[in-house]
Amino acid sequence: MEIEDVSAPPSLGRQLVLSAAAAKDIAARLLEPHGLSLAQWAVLSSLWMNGPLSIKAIARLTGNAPPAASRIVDRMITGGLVLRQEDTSDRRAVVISLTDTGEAMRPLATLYEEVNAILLDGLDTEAERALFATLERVTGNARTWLAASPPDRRQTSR
Amino acid sequence: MEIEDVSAPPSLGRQLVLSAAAAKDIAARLLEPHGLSLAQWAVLSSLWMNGPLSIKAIARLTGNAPPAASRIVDRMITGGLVLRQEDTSDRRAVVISLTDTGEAMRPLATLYEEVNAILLDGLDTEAERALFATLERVTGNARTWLAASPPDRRQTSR
DNA sequence: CATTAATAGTTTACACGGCAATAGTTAATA
DNA sequence: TATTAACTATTGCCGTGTAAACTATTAATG
Repeated sequence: MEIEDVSAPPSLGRQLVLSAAAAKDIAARLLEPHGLSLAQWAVLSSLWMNGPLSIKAIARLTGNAPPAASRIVDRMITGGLVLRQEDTSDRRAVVISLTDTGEAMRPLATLYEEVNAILLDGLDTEAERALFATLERVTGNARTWLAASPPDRRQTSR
Repeated sequence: MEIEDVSAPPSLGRQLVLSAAAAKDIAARLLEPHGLSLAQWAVLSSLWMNGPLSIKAIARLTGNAPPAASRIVDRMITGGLVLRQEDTSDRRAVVISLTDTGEAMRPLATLYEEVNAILLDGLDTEAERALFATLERVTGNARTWLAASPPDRRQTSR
């Protein structure tokens, strides 16, 4: 997506969204030959690092809400990457585990290192460190503010 | 969306996606009382700053592909925010312009400044400057790499 | 122990992103 | 000028995200 900033505001949010989109594009490009989407890779990554997981755990680790995780897992079952089994100790829950096909893709677990290298090309160690630290600060600021300004539930008084 | 990094890789891409999501969440929270989505705000912002625009121009300014822009505009027409008219000089094109309702929301044009202030809280001027510069470098790196590694079109030979 | 509350997962409805294909119009060219 | 190419916008199909409603199960409480 080419974007010429003819008349758009100098917004940090915009810059963050552009940078994040660029990172996603790189990951998607690297995953394309393997027939994986980034969302699917994130689920596989969670399973590679943690073993079999519930939908709730997958949702938490991938940063999605449970409905999204549930559907992504659906497609991965269709694609033969994972299995869905009952949790014998809690019949509400399910256990998602890797198939041999999903396990065989484990070498892709270090994908993020390739993406890092591409994004950070030409930056010195100090700039890298500062970038991570500042991004964490920014994310923390956002979370603090969001927690202090709860969504308008249309019941200010009651 | 709460995310606990129990066992997830230290990925810049991940951190960028989290930061961008946090910025989007803040903007969405601020827009909620006005019944606007962030995508709709971006279209309005383009129109506030540039006057009536074609779909192609809106797509370029908001960073979307034309089909997405076209559908967002559809919803905004339904919502009474903008109008779609024929372009008399080029009958392929359309001209999207603000209704009075859309124009009346112009005070929201500086929304990004509020978001900036929240995200950058506690950061000194130098850290801010470094953040913007580094993010631009990162985005540039990504674009360079993407241009040099064209998508697999499944026709290496022919 | 019976009722109530909380939890796990899914389904539905919707917003929003991509690409591919299409119709209609304009520009380029043989 | 007739044909071909390029361009604008839209539609279709799909993947992904949210919130809300729902089912089934488990935990908490009277």
